[in-house]
Amino acid sequence: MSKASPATPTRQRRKEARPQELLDAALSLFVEKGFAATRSDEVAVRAGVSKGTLYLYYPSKEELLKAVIHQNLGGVIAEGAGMVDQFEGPSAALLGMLMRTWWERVGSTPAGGIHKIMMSEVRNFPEIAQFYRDEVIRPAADLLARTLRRGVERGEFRALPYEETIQALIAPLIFMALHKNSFGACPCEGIDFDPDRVIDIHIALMLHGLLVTPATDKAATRKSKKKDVS
Amino acid sequence: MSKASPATPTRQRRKEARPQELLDAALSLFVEKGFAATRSDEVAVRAGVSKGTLYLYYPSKEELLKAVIHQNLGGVIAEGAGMVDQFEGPSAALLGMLMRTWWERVGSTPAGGIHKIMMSEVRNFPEIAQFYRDEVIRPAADLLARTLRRGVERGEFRALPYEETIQALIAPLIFMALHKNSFGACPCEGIDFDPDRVIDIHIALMLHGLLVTPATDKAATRKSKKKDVS
Amino acid sequence: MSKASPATPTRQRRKEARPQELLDAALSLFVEKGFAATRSDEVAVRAGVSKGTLYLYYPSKEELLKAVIHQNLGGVIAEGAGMVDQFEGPSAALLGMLMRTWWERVGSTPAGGIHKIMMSEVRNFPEIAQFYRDEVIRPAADLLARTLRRGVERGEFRALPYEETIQALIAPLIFMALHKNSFGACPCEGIDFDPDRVIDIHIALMLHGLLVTPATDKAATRKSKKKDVS
Amino acid sequence: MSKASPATPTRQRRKEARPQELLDAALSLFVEKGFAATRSDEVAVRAGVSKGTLYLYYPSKEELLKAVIHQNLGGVIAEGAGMVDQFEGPSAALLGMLMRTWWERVGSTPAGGIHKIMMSEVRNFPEIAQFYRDEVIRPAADLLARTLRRGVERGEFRALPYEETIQALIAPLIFMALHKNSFGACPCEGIDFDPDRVIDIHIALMLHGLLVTPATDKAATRKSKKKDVS
DNA sequence: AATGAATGAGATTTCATTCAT
DNA sequence: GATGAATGAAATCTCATTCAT
Repeated sequence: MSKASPATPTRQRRKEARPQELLDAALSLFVEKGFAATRSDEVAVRAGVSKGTLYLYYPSKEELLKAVIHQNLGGVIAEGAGMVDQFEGPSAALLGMLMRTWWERVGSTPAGGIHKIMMSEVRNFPEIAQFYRDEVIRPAADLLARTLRRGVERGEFRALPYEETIQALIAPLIFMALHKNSFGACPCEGIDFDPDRVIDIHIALMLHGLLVTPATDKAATRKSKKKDVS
Repeated sequence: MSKASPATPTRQRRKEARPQELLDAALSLFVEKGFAATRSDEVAVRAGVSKGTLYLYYPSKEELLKAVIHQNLGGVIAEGAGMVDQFEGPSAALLGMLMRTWWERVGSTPAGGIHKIMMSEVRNFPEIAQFYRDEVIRPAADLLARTLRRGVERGEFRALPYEETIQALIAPLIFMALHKNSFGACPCEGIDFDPDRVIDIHIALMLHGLLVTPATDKAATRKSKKKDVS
Repeated sequence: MSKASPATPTRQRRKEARPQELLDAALSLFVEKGFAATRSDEVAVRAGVSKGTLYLYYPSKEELLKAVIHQNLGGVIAEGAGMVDQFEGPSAALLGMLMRTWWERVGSTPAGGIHKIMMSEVRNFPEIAQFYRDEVIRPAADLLARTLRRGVERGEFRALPYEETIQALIAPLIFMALHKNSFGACPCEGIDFDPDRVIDIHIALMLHGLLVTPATDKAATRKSKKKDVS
Repeated sequence: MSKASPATPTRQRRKEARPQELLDAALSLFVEKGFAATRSDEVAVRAGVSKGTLYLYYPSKEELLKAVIHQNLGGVIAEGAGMVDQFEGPSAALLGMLMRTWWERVGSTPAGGIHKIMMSEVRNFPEIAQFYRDEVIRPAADLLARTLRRGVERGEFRALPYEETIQALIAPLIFMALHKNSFGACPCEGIDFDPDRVIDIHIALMLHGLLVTPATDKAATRKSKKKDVS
C-alpha cells in the first residue's frame, strides 16, 4: 500500500496472484468433484478468499471453467512444435520422445486433470469442445501426423491410416491421465499398476509394431528395467 | 392404439416394464449430461412418466445411478470367461478376439457410456468405485492376464510386466468408448476418425509388438483395407 | 364369495366393519403423530386396506379427521345427562361421580386422545372447533354448572364464579388425558405418577375446597390408600 | 417511513437480530398452526426475510424447532429456585406465589404456547421430550415438591402423595396455557371465561383443600372480586 | 368394491449470484 | 477492492388424490 514496498508485502503480492490462485483452486476441485458438483464457495475457500471476491474476477462459474481450461491448455502445444522440425534421427525415436514429453509435461501434471473435466463437460459446453479441439487436440495430432508421415516417407514405418493410428498412439496417454484423476485417486484397492510404466510399455509396443523391419528387442525393453515382470 | 385411441394414453400401468425404461432413460441422460447435471424429472420425462413415478421405483437419484450401473454391467464379464478356457490356437488370436468382443458387446454399445459416468463420479461415490472394480475391471483384467500368461508360457509373447501391459491393451478400448460419448458426440468438427478402425489398428500394432517372432505384416493390415491411408 | 356364507364370512363382515376400522386406525395415528404428520396410506395400512379403499369411504384426509372426531365424541355426553336429574344426595358426591365417570368413560379411553388432536388442530379447522364446543364442551360444562348451582342452592358449596370454577374442575381431567397421549406415551423417563391417583386427589382437594363447612378429612384421603406418601 | 426512505428496504444486513426474529416468527407459527403444518417459508416471511436466509441460521426445520424451545425455556426455571429458599411465612402463601408467578411469567406469555407444540410433537421428537422434562418439567415439579414438603413438615398441609398432588396443582396452569393457544384463540363463541380468574380459583380451592386446619374463606375469594358470579 | 400404479402440486433444502457495507 | 449476508430460482423428494384395472 505504501510506495517502496518491502520484498514480499502479502497484500500486494496477493492481488497479483489472485487469478492464478482461483484458477488453481477451481482446477483441483473441478477435477476432484466434477464441475456441476463443485460449489462456487468451495472454490473461494480453497483459494483463501471470500465468495464475493471470486465473482470480482470471474463473472460466473461457467466463465471460470472456461478460464481454467484456457489458462492451463492455452500454451501447451506451442513448445513441442520445434522438436519435430529440428529432430534428426530415426522417426521411432522422435515419436517416442514426443509421447514421453507429453506425458511428463502434461499428462502427469495437474493439467492432466483437465481432460477429465473436458470429457465430462464437452456436451454441456460445445464452445469449450471447439476450443479444446482447436488448441489442444488438433496441434497434438498434427505433430504426431507429421512424425508418422516422416517415418513412412523415410521407409521406417509401415503405411497405416494416419488419423486412426494417431488415436491409437494417443489413447493410453490420455487414458492414464484420466485414470490418475479418477480411479487412481480414490482409496479403494484392487488394481495396482504404475502409470509411468504403462506409458513405457505402450510406447515400446507401439514402436515395435509400427516398424517395417522390426527393431531388436532393445526398444521394447528400454527403461522397463525399473521393475521386473510381476 | 388401433382405431380410436385417445390422444395421450396417460396413466398406463406398466409395472413390469418401468424399471427398464427408467434405467435406459437414466443411462442416456447421465452419459449425455453427467450425473449431477441431470435433473431427476428429465429422467422421468424421457422415460415417459412423471417425476413421482420415478421415485416409486428408485428411492433417490443416487440409488438410480447404482441401479443403472449394476443393471448394465452386472453380467458383462461372465460370458467372456468361457472363451479363454476353451480356446485353442495362437494366443495372439485369442487376445485379439477378446478385445474385439469387448468392443462389440460393451465399448460400442450404450453400456460403453457408463465408463464416462464412472470416470466423473468415482471420487464422489467410493462404493460405486469399488463395485466397478470388483465387477468389471478386475474380471476383465484377469481375462487378459490369463491370455498374456498363456502366450508367454507357450513362447509366443515376450515377457512383459503383466499389470502394466494389460492397461496398455485396455486403454484404447476404453478411451474409444469415452470418446464416443464425449467429443465424438458433439457436433463440432475437426477430428475425424473411425473408432472401429482405431480398435483394429490398436490390436494389430499390439499383437505385432507382443510377438517374440514378429508375424508377417498380414496381422497388422488385416481389416485395415476398409479405408486407405488418408 | 359363494351364496350361503358360513357364520363369519371374513369378507362380508369386513365390509360392514370398514368405516369403523378406518376410523380407529386414523384416531390412533392422528393421536400418535399428529394430523399433518400422518400419511394417509399409513392409515390405510393400519386398517388393513389399501390406500384407494380409504378414499372410497372418506373423500379427503380432512373429512376423515372430521369423521373421527364426530364418531368418537358425538354421543359422549348424552348418557351423563340423566345422572344429574336423578341424583339424590350431597352435591359433592354427585360432582365427584361426574368427574370420575368422565375419566373412566372418556379420559382414560382412546377417545381421550381426541383432545390432543383437537388442541393441535382447532386453529386450522374452525368448524371442528365449533362442533367440539357445541357437542362436547358445552354439554359437559352445563352438567357441571347445574351440579355446582345445585350445591350452592342447597347451601353445600361456596358461591364461586361458575364458568371459571368449571374450568378449574375440568382442567386436570383433560390434562391427564392429554398427558397419557403425549409425554406419558414416550419412553423417556423422569416423571412418574399415576394419572388415576392424580384424578382422585384432584377431586378430593376440589371437593374439600368447595365445601362451605369443610368435610372431615375422609373425603380427601378416600382411595388414596393405594399408595403411600412418597 | 419518515421522509424519503425507499419503498422496500430489501437486503438489510442484520446478522445480530436475525436469530431472535426468526425464533419469534417460528414460535408464533408453530403454536398457531402446528409444527408439521407450518411451511418453512411462512416462517421466513413472517420474520421479514427470504426462505434462503432462514437456512443461513438454522440448518433445518427440525433444528429450528429445537432452537425455539431452548431459547424460550432454557432459563425459565432458574429464577424461581431462589424464592423457595428465601421465603418465610405460611407454605400456602409460598405455593400460591409460585403458581401465580409461573402463570404470569410463562403460562400467559408467548412461551406458554410452547406447551402446545411439545404436546403435539413429543412422540415425533423424543430428544426434545427429554430436554423438556429435564429443563422444564422436572425443575418446576421439584420446586412444588419442596414447597409441599415444607408445608407438611411445618404441620400446615395434609400429607398427600407428592408426585400426584403436584400434577393436580400444575394441571390447570398448563391447561390454561394450552387453552389460550388453541380454543381460546379461535373466533368461535360459546365458552366464556377469564383464564386469569380460573387460575385464581384453582389456587384458592387447592390451598383450601391442602390445609390441615382450613383457613378462613378469605383465601378462596381473594382477587375474585374482579368479576361476580355469572 | 378394492387395488395400487401413477400423478403433480407443493414442501424442504441448496447454491449461484447480488449488493450493502 | 473485499466481504459475506441476503436472495430466489431451481433441485430433490413427498404425499394426497385419482383412476385404470
